[in-house]
Amino acid sequence: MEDKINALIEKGVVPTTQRLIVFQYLKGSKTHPTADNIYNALKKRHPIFSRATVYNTLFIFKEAGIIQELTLDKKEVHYDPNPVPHHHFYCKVCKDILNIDIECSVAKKRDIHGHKVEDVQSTFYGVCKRCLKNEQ
Amino acid sequence: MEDKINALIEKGVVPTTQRLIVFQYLKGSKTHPTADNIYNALKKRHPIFSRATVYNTLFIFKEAGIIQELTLDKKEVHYDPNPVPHHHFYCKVCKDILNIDIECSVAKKRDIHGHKVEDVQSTFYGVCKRCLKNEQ
DNA sequence: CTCTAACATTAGAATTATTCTAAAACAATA
DNA sequence: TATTGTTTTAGAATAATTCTAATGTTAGAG
Repeated sequence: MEDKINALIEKGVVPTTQRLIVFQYLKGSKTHPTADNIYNALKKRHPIFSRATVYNTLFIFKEAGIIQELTLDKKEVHYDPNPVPHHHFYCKVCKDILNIDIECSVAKKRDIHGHKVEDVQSTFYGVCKRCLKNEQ
Repeated sequence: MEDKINALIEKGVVPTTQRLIVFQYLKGSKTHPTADNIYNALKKRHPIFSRATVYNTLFIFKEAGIIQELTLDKKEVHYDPNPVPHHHFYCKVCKDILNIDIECSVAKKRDIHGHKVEDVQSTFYGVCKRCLKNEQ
């Protein structure tokens, strides 16, 4: 727990109880949850937990560079516990979001035609391997 | 007008009056309008025009490959009159969406780690050239 | 330790982009 | 012209997110 508190402090985030719970949940997650996913998961264990706090916390974490916001789904925002930009694959069938590890020099640029790049999002949309197999 | 009608027919879209109006608006646009932008622009000239029709039409056009849906803004969906995937730059300051013409082999892939790719969206977020200049 | 000011959390209301609904209008064809 | 399927419409419904104002918590100064 001590290490989590320090992780938040190092990023300039006041380590409140709620923020630590959200932080722990995110870092233990291998998926790309939505605010609602997080709210519902935490609500079970901690009945007094507000939606607004989840949204506020995610905003704070994103600003601090602790997590990454993914706007690849037009319905809702997803969050990636890994703040380092990387490619994603969004399956239209099962709605799963997969991390794609691929070398890409374009995505590393910090300057494009004179515009200052701060973030990058690269998403492939289609049908994932597993759903392709099930379709047959 | 005849050529626009044919363009829709060729893509398998029934060329109704409303669809032609939306098509004309989009193809004459150099920006990346939202459904609401389109609705408001058309409403002025054609008072009897429903929001639902704009949404339906954009959906039909997207499915037909006439336009491209951009989910790069968490607030609302933008539409690109150009259906060919290309990179975009989203300015956090002026909220402008710019087309980025850059060679990228990764974005051309139709198969990633066994997943079937149908669409790609690559977006850079930051501050555009113009806003950088104004900031000084 | 205690006070205080700044900050964080809460429940629920408000907002707003998008989708749904059911009726009316229209198009195409026989 | 009648029929059938498709499209459009206005407005209601939905749902993700943000706002609000009251309450609770934190951390640093004294």
